[in-house]
Amino acid sequence: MPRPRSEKARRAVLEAMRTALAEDSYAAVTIEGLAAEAGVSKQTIYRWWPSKAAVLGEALLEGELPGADAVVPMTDDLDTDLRAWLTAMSARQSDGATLEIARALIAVTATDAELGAQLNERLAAPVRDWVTERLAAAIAAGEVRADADADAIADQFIALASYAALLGQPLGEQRVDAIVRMVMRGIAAH
Amino acid sequence: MPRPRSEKARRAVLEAMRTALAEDSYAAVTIEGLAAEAGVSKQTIYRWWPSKAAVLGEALLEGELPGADAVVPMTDDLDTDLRAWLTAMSARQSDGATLEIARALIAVTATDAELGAQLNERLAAPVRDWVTERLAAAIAAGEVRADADADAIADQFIALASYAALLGQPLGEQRVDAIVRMVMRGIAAH
Amino acid sequence: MPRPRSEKARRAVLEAMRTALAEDSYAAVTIEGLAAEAGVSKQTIYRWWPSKAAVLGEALLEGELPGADAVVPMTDDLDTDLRAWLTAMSARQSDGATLEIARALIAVTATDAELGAQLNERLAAPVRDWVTERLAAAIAAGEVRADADADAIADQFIALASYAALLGQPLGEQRVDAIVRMVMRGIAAH
Amino acid sequence: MPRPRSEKARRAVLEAMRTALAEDSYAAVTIEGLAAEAGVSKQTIYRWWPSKAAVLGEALLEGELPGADAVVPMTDDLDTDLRAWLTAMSARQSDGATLEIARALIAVTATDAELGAQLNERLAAPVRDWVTERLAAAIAAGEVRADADADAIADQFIALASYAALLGQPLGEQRVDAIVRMVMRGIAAH
DNA sequence: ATTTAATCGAGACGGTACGTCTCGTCTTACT
DNA sequence: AGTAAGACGAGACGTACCGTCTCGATTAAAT
Repeated sequence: MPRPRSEKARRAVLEAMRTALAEDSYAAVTIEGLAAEAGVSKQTIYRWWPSKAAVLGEALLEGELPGADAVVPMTDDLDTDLRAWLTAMSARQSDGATLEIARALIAVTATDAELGAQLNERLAAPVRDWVTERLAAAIAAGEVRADADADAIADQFIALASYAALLGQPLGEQRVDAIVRMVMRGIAAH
Repeated sequence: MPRPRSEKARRAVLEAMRTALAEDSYAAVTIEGLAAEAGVSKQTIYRWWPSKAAVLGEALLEGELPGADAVVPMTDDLDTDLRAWLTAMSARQSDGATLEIARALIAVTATDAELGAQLNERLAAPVRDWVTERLAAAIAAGEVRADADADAIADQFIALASYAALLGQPLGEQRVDAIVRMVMRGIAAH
Repeated sequence: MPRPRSEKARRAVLEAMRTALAEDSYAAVTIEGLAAEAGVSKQTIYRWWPSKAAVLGEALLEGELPGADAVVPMTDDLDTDLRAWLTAMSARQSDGATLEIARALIAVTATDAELGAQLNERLAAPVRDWVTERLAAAIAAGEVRADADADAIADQFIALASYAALLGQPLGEQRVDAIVRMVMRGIAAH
Repeated sequence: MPRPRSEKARRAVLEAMRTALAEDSYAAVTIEGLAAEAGVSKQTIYRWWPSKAAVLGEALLEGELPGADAVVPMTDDLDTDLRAWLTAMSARQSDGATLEIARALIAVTATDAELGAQLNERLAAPVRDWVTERLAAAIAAGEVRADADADAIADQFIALASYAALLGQPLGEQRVDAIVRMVMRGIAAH
């Protein structure tokens, strides 16, 4: 019988978080600011989210995580695919708003390890899956040694992307080249 | 002619920052808390540092950066050395206080990009130099291809260490193995 | 629709101001001290009063102004009444707390002319009214000249009381005698 | 052999106090501000004066007290002289700087009763003397009753002037008329 | 159609920390 | 010894948000 939770308010809060991050650092975002921007009372935020970090978390999961859906279409060339993934990540981080979201993700993880680990897992999982699948195909094709460690490669790529976002310095083309070349040689069959 | 800056107060503040980080997250550290802990007035902190981040920065540069001096002694086996570096980093991050300092470094970088970039550069430079030197020897010995990119390897290692610290999950032995093996194969001569 | 202003908090602040003045000079009273004494947050004070002076003003208007209600009952002898007023004022100022409140009123007026003028007007008005009424009766009775200036007398008395409070030296009996005798002669009919 | 106190510094500080009062309220004047304005170190002020109030006190005694030297030349008409004194006081208080000095005197008295009493006594004494002398002449001339109380009159005038300065509202001509007329009648012989 | 109960906006509340200001003391080099 | 300069410990200033707490108004399902 009670009035159900307002979907409009929920969306407005998440949207306000994204808007705020596009203009300011995560640290500069305040619950009061979000409430005002969303046209919502503070209590409504506190009723549904335990912390600013939680709002960010939901906003990220709802919107696009800055990497999760960067999983690029597979071709039949592993080298091309890996290069494409790193390049796509790098390109995304050239966009101010996306970069700020990525840095917010890092900030929240540095503050709230628990939630951070959870969000990072959500981010990492599809990348790991994608690399695993891609690698299996390459192994089957005899291009890659059977003991290549897909998780190690995926985590390494995510770490590189995360560190680049942290510094605000996207990976350059040459660096991408160097990394991919090294990895490809490192896992090449024979 | 005025009274010179108190070295004692300066050291007390930096020490208070390190102490505070050993007990709490960077976000939980307050200027007022530092002042009280250091037995110093707030104004003395604000007189010499523009922000909490700056205090952390100086405390890090003064104390041990969580990686800079982790540069391990060189043997004549590159594989051993790289493995040793990653293992040493991983071990350090198992210590609560050091881990918290590393996470604080990340938090401050995510907040104050400028200072963060500067601190990270200080951290990265010796690692890059060390890898470069080590790699040159290996190339001279004909063990490694001449076009191996030392900076790419160094940054990749730093990114891995940083990401591990961010998540609070030190690299496992198997992961270190997988990474080093892949890198060694990736740059091996032949 | 929000929660209404807390009357309890308001009263506690005003009471804290009176308490503080009973123990210290107005200059020694601090907003933080009031907040602590009243068990109220600083922000609650700043939300409702623009300055320490304003709190004092409301505390005075709420409590007894150090003179306003000293208006003594009228007898049918003007000389007796005027003497009674001055004596009553003098007596009040022998009480430490009341004297300190009167001096606080002076201090705030010397600092914030606007508010001071307003408070002093509130203090003076009833005295002027009382003197005017009393004088009219005496004039009607033919005891006092028709052109006697009630406001001049009232202001003169208030000035005397204020100056005595400022110096912290209550008027002596002889001085009261001298003043009243001079005034009575100055306005006597014939 | 010790270096003697710098007369130049002393004068600069007192002058800075007067300058500051011409522009701001007494409460807004700070020791640091005086030191900067006077081109003197804070320590020099603290070495020679125990408080801001003391600096004001000396500045007042050194410069013109806002009343002390307002003692006007005597004519042979008491009414004229009393009226001239009140009018002169009123005129002085129309000057912003002088008014502010008078209010500072009040502020300091309200804060530091001891010093205030001392300063006020210095102010009152010459006025009392002047009134006493003037009254004696008038009594000798048979114009005024022998029991007229010179001190009461002097204090009453000072109180009026002080209260007018406090409120920042100089006495009007009519008020001066009314007061003087009442006093003259109150002490007239016969 | 009314009742009922959780939601919503608004914003007051007790707190904590901010970064600034001035206090009165001190330490230094200079005169 | 006196001075200009200014660092120091102390602590109040007025502001910004925190997370909690009323308020009265709204709104849907269960009477």
